[in-house]
Amino acid sequence: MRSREKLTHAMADLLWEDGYAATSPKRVLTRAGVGQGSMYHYFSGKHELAVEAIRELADQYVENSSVLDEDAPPLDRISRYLMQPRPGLRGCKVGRLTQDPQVFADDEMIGLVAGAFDVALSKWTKVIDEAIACGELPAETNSTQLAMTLASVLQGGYVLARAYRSQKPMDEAIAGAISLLNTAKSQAAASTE
Amino acid sequence: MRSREKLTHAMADLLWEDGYAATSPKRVLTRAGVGQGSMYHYFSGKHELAVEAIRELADQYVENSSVLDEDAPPLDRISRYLMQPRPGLRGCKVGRLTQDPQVFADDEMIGLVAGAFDVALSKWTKVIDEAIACGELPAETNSTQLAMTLASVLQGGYVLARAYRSQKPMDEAIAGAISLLNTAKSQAAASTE
DNA sequence: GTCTATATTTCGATAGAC
DNA sequence: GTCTATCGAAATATAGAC
Repeated sequence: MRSREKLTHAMADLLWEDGYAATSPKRVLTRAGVGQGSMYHYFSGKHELAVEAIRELADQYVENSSVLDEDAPPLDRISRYLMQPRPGLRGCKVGRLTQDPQVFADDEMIGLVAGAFDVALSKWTKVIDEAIACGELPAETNSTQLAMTLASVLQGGYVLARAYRSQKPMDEAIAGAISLLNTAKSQAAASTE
Repeated sequence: MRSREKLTHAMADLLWEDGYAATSPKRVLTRAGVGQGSMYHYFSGKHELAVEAIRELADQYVENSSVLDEDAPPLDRISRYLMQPRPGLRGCKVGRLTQDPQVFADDEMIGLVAGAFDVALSKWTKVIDEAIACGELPAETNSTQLAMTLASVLQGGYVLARAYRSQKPMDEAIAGAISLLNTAKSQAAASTE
């Protein structure tokens, strides 16, 4: 691996774990296993390196949402995506960054985060619209709102998991959301009879 | 106001805004308008001051959940609590702290956060159980799970609001959750007919 | 390209005057 | 109790050798 890549990977890791403020250039260098000169050769400083690292995290996040595009009944895809294994205690690679004060204050960095959510939310909206079209969800369903709700359950699940230092609250939150969706499903089925 | 209080208020403010790592004792002193000696007179250092400040934030959070205890139909209380005005861009006073690496790593600080959520979640569970008892929600509803789900929608709403630097995604997420609850309500009504 | 040495500033804490 | 002066360590960045 090239020094440049080692640096962005190390920075991405540390951003996810420790946040921007607590991640010093020195720690990045140590973890990457390169000298100080390499970093200032490729990047103008901590900020530029962080931007590159966030780009990497955002790309990974988008890749993970591909389940929503698969070829299966819409509600199945939704459940499957909701139930994907998630590291509740570490937090969402992208969502965590929104709560990082330095990231939030920086137009470029928060822009990358918003861009990642944009991609995922448009997939959510699409699959919900498909569920409505094939009668798996009530016709009155507002797909934009429901997409936000489901994305929020995941993001909020991470918050509760970290508060309790346990995966369980997050799993329960997700199970509760799936129950609500199933209730909506039977409602939709009843109204088409 | 006493110096001690000025210090804890300033620290609470800065913790909420900028997080633990980025909040230096000097900034706290400046904002509180006291000298350096005062801080080390009352507190052993930054950590002890932060613990005291988090205690303050946790108390404020718990106070805000009192709507759930009021005297009104359970689902009304739930909707009202969900629709309470919230500063999406600033984030939740308590939830934000779970994503702060230094807070998360500290037993005492994260314990205070978990304690605040405990109080709120038990209120959520109670009001949901009451809704089930009076037929406003289906009998099969798992109140623990639904409590986690609703708390997650709020916490996740803050995440989306900050990602987009807009209150709107949070409001939509909450509206979507209320729609799901209303669907469940009509389901419950139908099954008792 | 990659390294080490070093400069400058800020951090967190202590000392000691009043 | 509250203040200012100051310390030692770490953060961020630059200089310059190889």
